[in-house]
Amino acid sequence: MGRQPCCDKLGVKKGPWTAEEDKKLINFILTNGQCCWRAVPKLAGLRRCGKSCRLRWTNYLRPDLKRGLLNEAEEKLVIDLHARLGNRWSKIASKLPGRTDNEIKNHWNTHIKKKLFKMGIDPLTHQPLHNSETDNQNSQSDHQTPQIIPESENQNQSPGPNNTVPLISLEEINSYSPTDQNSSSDESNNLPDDAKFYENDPLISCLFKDDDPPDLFPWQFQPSQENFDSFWANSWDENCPWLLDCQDFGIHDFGFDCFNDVEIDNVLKSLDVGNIQ
DNA sequence: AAGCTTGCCAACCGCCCACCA
DNA sequence: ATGGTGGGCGGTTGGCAAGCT
Repeated sequence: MGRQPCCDKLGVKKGPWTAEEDKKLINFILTNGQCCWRAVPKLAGLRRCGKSCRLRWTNYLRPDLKRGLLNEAEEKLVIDLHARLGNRWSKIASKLPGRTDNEIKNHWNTHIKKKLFKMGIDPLTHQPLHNSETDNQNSQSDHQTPQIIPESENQNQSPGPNNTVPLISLEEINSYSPTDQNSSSDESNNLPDDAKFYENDPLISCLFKDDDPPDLFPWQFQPSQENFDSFWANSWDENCPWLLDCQDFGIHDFGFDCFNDVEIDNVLKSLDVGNIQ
């Protein structure tokens, strides 16, 4: 039996969201929080599918989203993570605060892919294009040259002398030593197999442990006043008096956790909403 | 100026998985 | 154990804008 559609197709609007719809959705989320997306359209007075509401919120309306193109550091990180994780965009996005999986996926397809091609790197394998072609022709060969294979294509394969060697970053491609994976620690024994596999890599291991990224990350998400101002300014032509409604409930419940009190105060001041709490 | 092509990205679609009764 | 449901994910599409001829 097929799965039921997430909503009644009849009478459900599709296509670009209007400012009015955005306003309704944000107002609802800020008032009620994120709950039962299927019920959201009805309760918010929207003729939209619940799924559509969720996507609109997570990909566009969330106040903690960054705007604009990925910067160089973010791009580099995406490439590095993609080399290890493959097309697991949500996992990649989870390590880039303020970025969505959709945004990263789009950026990958429109910008990074081309860049890598120009650099002579196969975006699928992260190997030099020439080598990739050769590998495709000789896929049965059991060479032991370090390969960068998206993890999604490498699932259920445990590392070992008779198997594929671990995924590595572009930077590490020349210095990789398969023997590195043999070391272990007490902590690593509690990790899933995949995590143990990557235990020597602080970046990848933090993904498995759901930790915050280590300090080696070049970026630290500190939303600037400018970014946050532009979010509100670009979302609607006018200031948003309805935002006042949100002062009566926990602002930290609605995705503002990344801002400290001073920053929130600054934002509200910039919106001429001075007397908040 | 008009028509065509290309690039970008918001939004949709369908599948998958976790959770719950 | 099973089936229904909600939410998440990745792939794809469609519309718009900019650039080109």
